[in-house]
Amino acid sequence: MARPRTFDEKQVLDAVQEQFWDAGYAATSLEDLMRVSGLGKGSLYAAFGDKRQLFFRVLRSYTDDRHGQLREALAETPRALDALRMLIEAPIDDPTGTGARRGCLMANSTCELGNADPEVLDHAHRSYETSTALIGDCVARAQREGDLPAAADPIALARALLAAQQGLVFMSRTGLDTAALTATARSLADQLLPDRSGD
Amino acid sequence: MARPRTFDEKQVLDAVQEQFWDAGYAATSLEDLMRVSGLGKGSLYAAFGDKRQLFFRVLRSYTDDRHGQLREALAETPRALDALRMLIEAPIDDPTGTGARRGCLMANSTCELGNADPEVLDHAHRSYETSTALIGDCVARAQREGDLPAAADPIALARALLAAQQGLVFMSRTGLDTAALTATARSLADQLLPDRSGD
DNA sequence: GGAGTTCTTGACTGTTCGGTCCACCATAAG
DNA sequence: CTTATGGTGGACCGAACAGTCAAGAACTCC
Repeated sequence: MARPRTFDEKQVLDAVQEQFWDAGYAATSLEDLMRVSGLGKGSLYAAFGDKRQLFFRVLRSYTDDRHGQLREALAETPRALDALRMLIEAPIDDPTGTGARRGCLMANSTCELGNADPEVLDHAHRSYETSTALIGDCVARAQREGDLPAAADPIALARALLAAQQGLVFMSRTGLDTAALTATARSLADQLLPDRSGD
Repeated sequence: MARPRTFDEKQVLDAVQEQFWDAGYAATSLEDLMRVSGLGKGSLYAAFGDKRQLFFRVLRSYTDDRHGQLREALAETPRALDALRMLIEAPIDDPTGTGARRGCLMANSTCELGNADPEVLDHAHRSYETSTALIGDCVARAQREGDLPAAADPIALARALLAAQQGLVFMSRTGLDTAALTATARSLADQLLPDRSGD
């Protein structure tokens, strides 16, 4: 019927996400977006709307992906407590530290735009509530499995774990060396979650 | 000898800091800076250099102030453990949550500019190392006072506390309600620091 | 009061920004 | 082949940007 698109939407969104992630929203110009996507201005606008709409689309797909990964990781791990430890100790598995060094796109966006843009704040809030619920479910499972004291409130512990994880990612952003980061992650995991070394 | 300045440098820096804190670096225009400071462009440039220099000046004074406050709080509290709890539970004393809602200027700046500007990252790194050292001293004092196990590494615990505190401030930024924030802070403090209720 | 010095103000500049628009192109259906 | 449909890419626009500069104002010293 008509001329087909010459680009793959997902590839473009991925490239744009990398750009926003590296440079932030304000520091990313339309020229940057054209460069990383290989598209002209007209195509970008026709396909994704203006810069802000494109940004939100990327942000939504990012949080959806992360929640999916989190859901999967929490569900697949045989013992729930291990999944929770993994959540905190994730930086340990990344010896170069490059993964966490640029932080979390959602967190970066919240810091950059949160005060000025209520919609970003709202999205962040809902995103973290979703994460809290996912982690809370996992905490409840760990309680059923006898690895965590049954008396504790799963949501409260989930929030504490999420705060600790965000704090760690942030420390990594500032350039904390991998050894110190690993030690800090272990320290937090040991204190927030019971030791399993005796098992 | 010459015409005296009609503005107070400290007042101007305070106003400019508020602006950068609220809107971030990129979203603050020179016009904004002129408005909040009451100065013309020429005066701003003559007194503080360009936008970037002014920003760094504000950032440095912010971290200096914060380190001073931290040093004071940690030194003045009779029992070191109480100072450490205060560090984590600070959001509880701010019932409206407005204080933490806009986060920490240093953290916001790191998130916004960290990937693109090594100088910001470097400043953030040094700033958090200073905080870690201050908190570490306080942990050591708490150990001498018998409130914390002497075996633990003070710096490791200091980093864990700092990460937890940054995580809490960040959760507050996303709009977490005060009750949940308070509960999370209590939960973290209880797990990272021993309970003193039996004293 | 005059000279010298610093501060203040706002007009000005060149650049870059996000966004629009349109002429052209590639495809599929008839 | 013709025509309709949607995609493409770059020229173009007004606005906003950071930064410069010169003319005048306020002050001290002589």
